[in-house]
Amino acid sequence: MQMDERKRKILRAIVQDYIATAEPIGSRTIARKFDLGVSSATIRNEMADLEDLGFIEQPYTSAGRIPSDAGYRYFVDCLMDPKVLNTEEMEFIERESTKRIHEIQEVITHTSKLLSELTNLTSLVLGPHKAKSTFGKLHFLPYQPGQVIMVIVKENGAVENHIIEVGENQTAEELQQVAEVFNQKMRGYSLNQVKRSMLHEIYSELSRQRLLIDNTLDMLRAILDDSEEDERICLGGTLNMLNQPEFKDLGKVKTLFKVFEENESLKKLLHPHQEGLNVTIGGENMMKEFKDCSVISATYKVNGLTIGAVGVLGPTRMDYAKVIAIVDFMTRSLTEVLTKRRR
Amino acid sequence: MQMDERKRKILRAIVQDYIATAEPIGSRTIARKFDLGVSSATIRNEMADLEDLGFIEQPYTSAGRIPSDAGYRYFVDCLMDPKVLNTEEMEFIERESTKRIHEIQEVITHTSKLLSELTNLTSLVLGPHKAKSTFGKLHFLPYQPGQVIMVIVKENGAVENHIIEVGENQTAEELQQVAEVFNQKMRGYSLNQVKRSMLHEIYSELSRQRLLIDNTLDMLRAILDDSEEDERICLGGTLNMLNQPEFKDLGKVKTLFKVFEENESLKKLLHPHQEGLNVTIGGENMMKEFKDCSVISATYKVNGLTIGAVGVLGPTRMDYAKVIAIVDFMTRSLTEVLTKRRR
DNA sequence: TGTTAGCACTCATCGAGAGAGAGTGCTAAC
DNA sequence: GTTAGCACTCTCTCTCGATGAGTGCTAACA
Repeated sequence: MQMDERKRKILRAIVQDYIATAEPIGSRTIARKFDLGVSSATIRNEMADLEDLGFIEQPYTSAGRIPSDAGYRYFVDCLMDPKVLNTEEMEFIERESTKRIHEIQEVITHTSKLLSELTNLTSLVLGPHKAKSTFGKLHFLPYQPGQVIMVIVKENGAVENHIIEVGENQTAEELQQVAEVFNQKMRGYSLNQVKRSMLHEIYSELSRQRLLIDNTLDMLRAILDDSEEDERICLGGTLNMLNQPEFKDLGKVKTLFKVFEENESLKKLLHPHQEGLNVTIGGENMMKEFKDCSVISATYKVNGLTIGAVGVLGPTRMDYAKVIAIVDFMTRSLTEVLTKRRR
Repeated sequence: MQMDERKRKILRAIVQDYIATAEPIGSRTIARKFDLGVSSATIRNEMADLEDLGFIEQPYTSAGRIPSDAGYRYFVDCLMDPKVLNTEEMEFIERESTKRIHEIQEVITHTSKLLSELTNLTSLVLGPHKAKSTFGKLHFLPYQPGQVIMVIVKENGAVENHIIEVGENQTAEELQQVAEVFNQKMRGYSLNQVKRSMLHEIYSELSRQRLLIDNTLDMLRAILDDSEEDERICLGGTLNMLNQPEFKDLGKVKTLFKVFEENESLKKLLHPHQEGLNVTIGGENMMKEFKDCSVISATYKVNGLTIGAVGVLGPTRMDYAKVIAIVDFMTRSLTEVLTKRRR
């Protein structure tokens, strides 16, 4: 059996109606609502075919039909009219995106909020992974007796500061000297790239500063290691899920929110390593908790380098055209903003 | 009508049973479960009295009774056997508390997690308020052409860094000079205390550095203003609420989580300005969303100064004795850890 | 051969009604 | 003052039938 034009029209009608109403739809209703020029009986026959093809299914005998995962997939790939945001919407997003761009964390949170508000779904934003960040420059600043502020500039431009312990009698000159050696030897390296020989050199050049070096290295290690763990997903609009009729069951809500809470696993949903826009429908998802959900995700870049991803999570029954348009435009806008910012 | 010993016993039985089962309890059940030496009929009479006194109520005619807010209050104030944690529990908390004490934020999050796990309820932790932090010291560090890193040490010891724009041709000496003036004039002041005259002085001493000063002041303002907003409540175990039978209604869950999301208002629940331990029962709470909830909160100190608060939020029907013991011990332990840490 | 009307059948949902169960309040006896 | 007994109330649960949306099949039609 093959898909013909009429089957496609009917499938599109079913998907669109179900997305809008969340109710199973029957042949008579289709005939009434959509002007296909054929009777309900004909539609009925076609629907039986569509069910055989696996594109629609019945929740129970003699209920209407709803799209299956495969049906949504076919819809997204072949039937959907791709939506383009109107200028008003685009301007709104651009205006909002450029609002708070000082702190990278702010950009993340704000993007997340924006996404969830625009889609009425749950947004996921994965911040730039710092994993690849390498050592740039190191400064020491006086703090308190026996303690100094260590300011680390990474090569990607991020700046962090931490307080470390030093000997009470450490002079400013000595600190300066240590910083300089680090800056000379380590620029451009990540900590795990630092070779034994290099450490050896540092130690031998600064034989008397063993304590300071050890503390510094400890802290550097913590900072550059943290990065991986720090790659946290920012969630927005989790409450929107509660408004979806598919989550009027408390049990589902519970499992859903449990996954939200330990958000490490959510990264998997975003395909951060698969460049461009991605649509994952229902069971295509690896996590069984989300077998009734779809994810629209896309990666964003800074200076041509893919560094993070954003996504929208919603019930399988979501307005794919709209959400895809939003996520797509959002990542473009984000890429632009971040690239401009860092120059 | 007066409370006598028998009435007290019966009220205690009602509260304890309801806390354990979440079911209204009737006179016969009390007679059976608790050995009060009187028949159900007698208990029935006493219960009628207790209802007149406002300590218990009926959800509907001929259901069992449940404690009213006043009933819980009387229970907490007069009837409850105060619980003391056993050494095992105390040791567990102390061990956990001293685990992660490097970053203040870590302490907060960890405390919150610990509290919610111990109580199976929702925890609220209010971090040390930075509101009173005043300007301590300022450093400039080279970053990129036209940009410098500004490191601000506040008087409470917190260190922050930000990147600001400067003229391309700004020399290190000039920056140094500006920093010195700021450090001389502003140490110990919060930004809103900075008087016009002081600004005037700064400007006149550094007449040629107007752009740099403006940018610096802008950033300082942002940082010291942020502090108030930054005083965010850390929530833990929000999901535990879903396990409470009183929240099996999705509507309630929705309003509850909505409040959780914009967590600004939650501060009110904690009474951070009222030193010591606090029990707020049901309608005693100012927020109508929490009229069926109770909050056990307590403040913690550093070096004898009250700087934050922790609390546990749960349904009115909670195990007050246990939760009070935990919150109390937790704040003591937190106070100890933080005081030790700062020395 | 594809389309349509008609009809019997299925199944969820809703509301009414009956029965069970828990608990009360009142009365009268102890 | 305490207790036993009893009528009464109210919720909860289960069942049952009616309703209605929708299907699949068959036979007639173009």
